[in-house]
Amino acid sequence: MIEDDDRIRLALTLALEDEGYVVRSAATAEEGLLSQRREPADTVLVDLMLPGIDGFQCIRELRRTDDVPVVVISARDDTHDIVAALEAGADDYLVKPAATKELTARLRALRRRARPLPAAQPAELVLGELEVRPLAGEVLLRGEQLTLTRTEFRLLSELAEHAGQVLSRQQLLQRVWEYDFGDERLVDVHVGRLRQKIEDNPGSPQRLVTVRGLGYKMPR
Amino acid sequence: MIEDDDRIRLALTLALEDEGYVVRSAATAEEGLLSQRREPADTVLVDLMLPGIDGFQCIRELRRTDDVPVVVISARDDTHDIVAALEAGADDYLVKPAATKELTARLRALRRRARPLPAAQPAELVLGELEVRPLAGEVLLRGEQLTLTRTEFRLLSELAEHAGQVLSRQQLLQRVWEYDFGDERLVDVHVGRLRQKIEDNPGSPQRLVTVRGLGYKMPR
DNA sequence: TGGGGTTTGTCACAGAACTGTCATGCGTCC
DNA sequence: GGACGCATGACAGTTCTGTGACAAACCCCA
Repeated sequence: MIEDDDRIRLALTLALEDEGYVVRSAATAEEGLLSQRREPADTVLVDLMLPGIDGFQCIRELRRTDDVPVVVISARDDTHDIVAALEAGADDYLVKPAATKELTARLRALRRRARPLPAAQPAELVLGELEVRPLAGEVLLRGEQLTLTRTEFRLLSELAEHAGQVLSRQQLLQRVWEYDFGDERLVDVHVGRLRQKIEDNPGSPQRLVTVRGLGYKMPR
Repeated sequence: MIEDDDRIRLALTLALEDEGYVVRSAATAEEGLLSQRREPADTVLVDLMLPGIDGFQCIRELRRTDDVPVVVISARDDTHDIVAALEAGADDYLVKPAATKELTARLRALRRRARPLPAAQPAELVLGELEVRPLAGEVLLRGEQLTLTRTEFRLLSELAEHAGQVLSRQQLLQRVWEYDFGDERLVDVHVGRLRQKIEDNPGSPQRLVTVRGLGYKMPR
């Protein structure tokens, strides 16, 4: 739980512990993010109005590396806030004061959907002369570090993670851009840019190949 | 959407269609369940107070066979109802009148969590010297990769998946081309092209044989 | 707060690849 | 022999891809 108001934190903690939950709490986003990185909880509750990094930012930060279910608990019931929080990556949004019963019911509902542990992302993916380190955020080609933009990096990670498997432009749009629809040309363009950086001869790609009519893949 | 109030159904439908959703609606749980069974939607909205089978029961019924995300939209904001709906298997609960923006944001959040359809696709089909890998989008003949077009690939996959079984031109048109009618010669042409690639001697096909009067098959 | 450089997404376009149709020809079956 | 089913080469229209240009959004720094 990330919540700066001591009284609310205490009250919620007690209520949840009563229900059998084990709660760990932090008063700031920084503290919470650190804690989650060190010892991942299986659900995160977060307030929106926090000192320093606010709740929205906190969620986005969390989402960059973590697929943990996130529930916002906020005093504000403004539609705009709700939408923004959900867009930032939250899974649910409750308005304070929230009934404990409702909170725990929503937590249970969410946990039903939670993906069975994201198969511990490997620290390093090696594809021939190319090494991708998702956690470190770096890519090495023949041991030399490449400078990729964030989009390129995510695209590469996604493809590398499914090496040997064709990913359609739609799948890539969804996983890399989180678009549910959109212009597939966008993928082409970024693939093109990525090739400039990871291919020895971008004209005839070896590492990131087109599977005509289906999508792209990196040969295993 | 399962909602008995005509006006609300219409209003919600319009609002959602405005956002790009395709909406199908039913006025009763029975109707809705049937519709979902016949042609599964990827998300279900359901009201709680319905004539006949009520919303709770409807959700439980749905859940027996379907993992589709379910969002309750109800006029009652009683904690007890919320908890009961979530326990019944709902994923989210909104109180009417709900802001369209919030609804769509919650739908998006939910869809992020929705499990991808259990793609019961075999990773590899082996037919003698021929290997078909649907996921990788590749076909190997004696270990060597072939370059097939998408149509050829789909045609081969379909035939390989039903190896030993004759598929009529009509069946192939339906499954590969998704045509419900059409010139059967089309199949011949593509079979011919495919043979050029997978047969050692396309003149007397061994792997993809004609069954005169019936169709084509790949011997098991 | 205001540049200046990056990164992103959109568009238009050209070349390559693919598709569906047709006409022709061959073999088979009755 | 004729009817029929099938194979195949040619071809024109369509689709798919890669790319350069460009503007909007973003980021960093003074």
